[in-house]
Amino acid sequence: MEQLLDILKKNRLSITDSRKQILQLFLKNNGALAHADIEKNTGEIFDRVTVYRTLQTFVDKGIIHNIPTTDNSILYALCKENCEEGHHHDNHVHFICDSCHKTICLDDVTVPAVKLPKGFTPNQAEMVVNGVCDDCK
Amino acid sequence: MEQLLDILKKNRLSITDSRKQILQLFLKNNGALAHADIEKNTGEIFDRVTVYRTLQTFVDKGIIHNIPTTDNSILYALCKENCEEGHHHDNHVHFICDSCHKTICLDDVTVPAVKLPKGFTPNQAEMVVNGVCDDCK
DNA sequence: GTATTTTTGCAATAGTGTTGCAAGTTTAAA
DNA sequence: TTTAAACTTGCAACACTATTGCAAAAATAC
Repeated sequence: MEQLLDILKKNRLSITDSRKQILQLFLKNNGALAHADIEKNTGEIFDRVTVYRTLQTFVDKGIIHNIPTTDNSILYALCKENCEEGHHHDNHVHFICDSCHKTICLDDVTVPAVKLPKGFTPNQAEMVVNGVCDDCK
Repeated sequence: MEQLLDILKKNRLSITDSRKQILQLFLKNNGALAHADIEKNTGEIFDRVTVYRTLQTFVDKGIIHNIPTTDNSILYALCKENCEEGHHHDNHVHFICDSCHKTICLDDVTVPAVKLPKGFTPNQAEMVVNGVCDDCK
């Protein structure tokens, strides 16, 4: 709860119920959350629109980041310390379990550098690995 | 045109106008195409639904694969030779240009292996790199 | 405690993807 | 080459997802 208020204050955001609850969802849950997950957990309390706007605010502030997926959905996960407003430093690998379908941030596994063809300048790299997670093995 | 019919025949698909035209779009275009791109190029000829179904058919057959994105859209790109029905072998890196927003398949750059934490078994890995492409440098 | 700023919920709207079915096209077989 | 069977398409309707404007409500600042 301390941590929660800290994050909101550090980012100069008003303390509101929706922000507290949605942020808490992320803090409790190590994995990534889809919009649908968040709505399922808060949908009866907050309006859908509020959920959208809250998530967008968090992304803008660098509190959460989104994870690319192959189906057309967006997954959100907490950023680590060094993200700041308008600039994400999200260079860890994401793991999607084929069995339980959870997405996990592998914070300790950094995205390796790759050698690009001549003329290409990299800026940021995302990596998503599929497979079987620790819980489902 | 030869190539086009070859691909369709090899996959035991009926030769229809929509399949020919949409497949040709991919053959002409080295990069990836969003659903919207495809509809823009064929939308006045074919129904939206036909485009959806054609793309789905191509994915099922292993003719195209989809590329994960951070916004909630799907990008499609041609598979290389070794894809087959129901099973994709898509292990090259994708590059999204921050300037022209095109997505390019870097067929020669393979996704590097990463060491996962204990208990995690990898199956497939996707990698998307952002930056400036050869044309925009 | 009050004024200002920000956030929320509602309603309306726009965009995206899916399904069933009849009509049309392609394929295969006579 | 003609015909029957199989498959594909377009339309309409629907379901789901996301966005916007605005008034009411809440949070912050004074």
